[in-house]
Amino acid sequence: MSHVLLVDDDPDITQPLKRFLCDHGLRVSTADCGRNMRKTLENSAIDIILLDVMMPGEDGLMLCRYVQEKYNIPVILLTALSDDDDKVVGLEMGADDYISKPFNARVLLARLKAVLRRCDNEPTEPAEESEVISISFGNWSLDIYQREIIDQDNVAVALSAAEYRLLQVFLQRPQRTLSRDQLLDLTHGREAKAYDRSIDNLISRLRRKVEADTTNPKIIKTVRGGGYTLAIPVTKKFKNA
Amino acid sequence: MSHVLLVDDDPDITQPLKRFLCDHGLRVSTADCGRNMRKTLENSAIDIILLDVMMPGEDGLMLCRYVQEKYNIPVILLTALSDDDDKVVGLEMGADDYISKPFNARVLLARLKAVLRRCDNEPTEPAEESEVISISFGNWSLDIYQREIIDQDNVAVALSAAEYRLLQVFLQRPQRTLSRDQLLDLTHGREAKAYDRSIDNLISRLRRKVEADTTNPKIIKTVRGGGYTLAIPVTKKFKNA
DNA sequence: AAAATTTGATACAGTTTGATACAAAAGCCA
DNA sequence: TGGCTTTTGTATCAAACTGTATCAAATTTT
Repeated sequence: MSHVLLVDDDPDITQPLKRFLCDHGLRVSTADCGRNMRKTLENSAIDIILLDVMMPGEDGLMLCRYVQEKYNIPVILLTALSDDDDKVVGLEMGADDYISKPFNARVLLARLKAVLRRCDNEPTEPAEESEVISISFGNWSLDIYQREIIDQDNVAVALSAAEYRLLQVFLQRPQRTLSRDQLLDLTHGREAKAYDRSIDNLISRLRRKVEADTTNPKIIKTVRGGGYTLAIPVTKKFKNA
Repeated sequence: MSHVLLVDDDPDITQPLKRFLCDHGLRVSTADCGRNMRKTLENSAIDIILLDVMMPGEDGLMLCRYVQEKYNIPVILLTALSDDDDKVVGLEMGADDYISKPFNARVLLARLKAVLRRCDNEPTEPAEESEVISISFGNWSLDIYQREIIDQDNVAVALSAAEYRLLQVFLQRPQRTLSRDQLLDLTHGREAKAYDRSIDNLISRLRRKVEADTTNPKIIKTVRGGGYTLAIPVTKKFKNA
């Protein structure tokens, strides 16, 4: 049974969340400020920390770094919605994951368990990017270290940075139609200008590498007026499962 | 433009709120009870639901769970002030956020947009156990991955995006007459203009691909003055079953 | 710094879709 | 039944959308 430390000043968050996590078999402590967090860390064997980065009078990211350096306990950050800056800095500061508020409790629980499992299995390794080892789709598999795709004959095809990001976005959302706006946001983190065709171009280039017949795509389908969809199933292999 | 469904029995809440949300560029429908909520979900393309958990004679949390399981549409709960129990149970039931009454409309709008955006971009969880793979009707089966239909000789016929959406709508509502208005909303999420014949055109095009004899349709029947009906039974195949 | 590569903008051709028009079919009523 | 009205089917065309070649700007590599 893992011991979770919930750090947030807002009882409207901590109270129901504590109850929820307890109901799902976790031991939960709470702290409403950095000082109490340190106190609890001194006095209890904490396995994982859920840390709100936005607390009045506190610098959540510094707390995160402090935990990382002094205790090496995994941290999941609770960030304001899609504050990409916080996320990036947070990960650099050693956070293991982040979740945007408002969050779905089930998702939170799933991620929490994922982080715990990962850290249990690898107590001394530096934080991995994720627990996924390899991702396959159709006749391809994605090599996340080399950032290239490999076909059934072990022939590798290199992807450009943008192509790789686009493919990643699709692989994490198979079978879902993604609008050009979403794709632009997810791959480049920017908004579309008027008559922005860069996603179309990128799709065209990725198809040239991935599709057997670009005039009749089987992997990335166009949804006219909607965007694009990854049209085949994706299988992921995990480190220990 | 997102389509919001507001579920609350109290017009003193729904009326001004509807107005407010419309003024901010959202399309809003209302339902004053669970029954009408279900009806609207059947007949409209809803993007998000605002659900009052405290309606006389209703169990808001059960409605929340129902939506979650059947449609997987995001739900924001409107709860009595700081009713933590409801919040916890609500999150377990799959709600994506909750707001305490009385609420500030701007706050509500901000959270609503936050949830919409998050749900749009959240990566999907690894594949579910029993997912629908293919849907059969008559001599056809629909390949939802490739977005095409396949006849008994395994010959595939490609569908355009609009044709695919229309067919999907029918397959999810077999044996039911759907008005042109409903079809337009469900396929394109928009209202009909005067003398709008686009659904008739779309039906005509879909029939050309699906019917053996378009002068005597067996699959999509016309209901004069009423709309159209998928006139044959539908069977679904699952991944593991 | 030069060369090579990647990426975005633009242009143009090929498709899909919606609007319109008109013919055919169905309903209505004496 | 035979006209008259309403509704539906679909051909046709215009507008909107997409694929991609081409080139220039930006970026990376050498």
